[in-house]
Amino acid sequence: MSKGDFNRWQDVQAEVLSRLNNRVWKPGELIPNEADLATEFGCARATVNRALRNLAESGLLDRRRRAGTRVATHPVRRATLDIAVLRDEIEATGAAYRYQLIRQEKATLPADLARLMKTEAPALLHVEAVHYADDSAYVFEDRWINEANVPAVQGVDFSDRSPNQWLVETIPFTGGDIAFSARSADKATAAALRCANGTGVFIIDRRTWNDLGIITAVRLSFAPGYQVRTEF
Amino acid sequence: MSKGDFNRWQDVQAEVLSRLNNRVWKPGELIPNEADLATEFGCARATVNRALRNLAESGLLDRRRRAGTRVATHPVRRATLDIAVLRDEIEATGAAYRYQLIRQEKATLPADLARLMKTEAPALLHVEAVHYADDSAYVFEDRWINEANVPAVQGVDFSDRSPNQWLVETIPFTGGDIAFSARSADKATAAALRCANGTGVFIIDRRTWNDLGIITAVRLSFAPGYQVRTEF
DNA sequence: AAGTGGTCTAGACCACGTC
DNA sequence: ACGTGGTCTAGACCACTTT
Repeated sequence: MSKGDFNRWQDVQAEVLSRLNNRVWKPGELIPNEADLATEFGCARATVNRALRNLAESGLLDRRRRAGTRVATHPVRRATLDIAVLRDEIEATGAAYRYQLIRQEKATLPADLARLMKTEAPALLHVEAVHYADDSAYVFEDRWINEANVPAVQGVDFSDRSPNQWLVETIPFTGGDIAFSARSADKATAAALRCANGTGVFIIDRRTWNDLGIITAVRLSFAPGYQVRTEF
Repeated sequence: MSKGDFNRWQDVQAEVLSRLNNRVWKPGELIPNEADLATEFGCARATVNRALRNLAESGLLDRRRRAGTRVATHPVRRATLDIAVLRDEIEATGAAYRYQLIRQEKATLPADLARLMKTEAPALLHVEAVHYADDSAYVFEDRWINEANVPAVQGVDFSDRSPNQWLVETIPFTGGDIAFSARSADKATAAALRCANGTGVFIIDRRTWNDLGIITAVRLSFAPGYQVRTEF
């Protein structure tokens, strides 16, 4: 083996990254195939594969069978977010967690939620609650649960347990989606968060589903100052 | 090979996922080691490794050498976000992209940015600009560029090119961080976005660095209605 | 038809952290 | 000390897509 050999996939990744940064391989260009790179780097093709696959998952390379591997034209970086349970998130800051139910009722479907729940005339459970961190309001939770897909929810009382916690512990889910946005607090939200009417609040809209379909849709309105952070 | 063999890592992952959902392996529990699972599934250990590693990256498993693989106690789901260039993001919606510079000036360091830039008395370039989608304001950009680490920026005119685009095309970066939040629009932001004073606006604060240190810090204030979406 | 990445295998050695 | 996951290798076959 020559001096220049790379035996770990991290080394290969670092070398490739360096060539991308130094524009040795320019955006849109085809880079050599795995076999050739393996020869050049003095390692197995699987090692090159691991490195290139990793970079492709980060959004820096574009790989297609037969067409080869290209440098991504638009430098889209991919960041990962950790979606934690509220209780854990609050306790991780060192604050005490407290939960208070505002309202729990069977309800008819608000028109604007019909699309979200993707169902015609479902049996819905509507829950409003507030989560506190050290007695200051942290987030206002406005949740809809689809009883058709979660029959076990009937009769459950959410005075002591948050629906979030109950669902996570009880109902397996296969996927979901999340949307982040901002809104001016309406009267109910402002009251729950004890902030001025119209204050800009951070919103997380989240849907969760399993094989049967949508399980629940929730809007979380966070008290002013809340941030979601991540690195890339 | 028996009927129950799994020959693709996706099959192994699906089977493990099913056991997690059905609580065959409960949160906090140790699951069998890779070699045993490979025997059970009738495949190579590398195949099991690939499946388990993937699940660990999703946050469902916790793997440690010697200690083995455990089911994650807190069901933290991990979602990935695509961080695109503004121009691409706007044009992807079908709208025409337009950019307008408001202000470009050398500046002293505002106190609250001192921490962010992690530097004492840097030469800073301050740029304010608005990005439009079909002539409606999309985002207000408030950017600080560290001339110490980006000497090439001196003399560059950002009337026609956004600093974002120039930086991406010119200065390689190795990493960065992002924070999402919400604020009530101040006077300057409201004017730039042509919305009412105090409207809740979505904020992205972003820092970017390379080997030398921080390159740039930017606050993007998005017009009302903006959403960041992702699945998990 | 042919070339590329995607994946599997069987065996091996190693790094690490717990015991 | 030792068992676990982390990784590499060399070869093989396959899936896909472009030519």
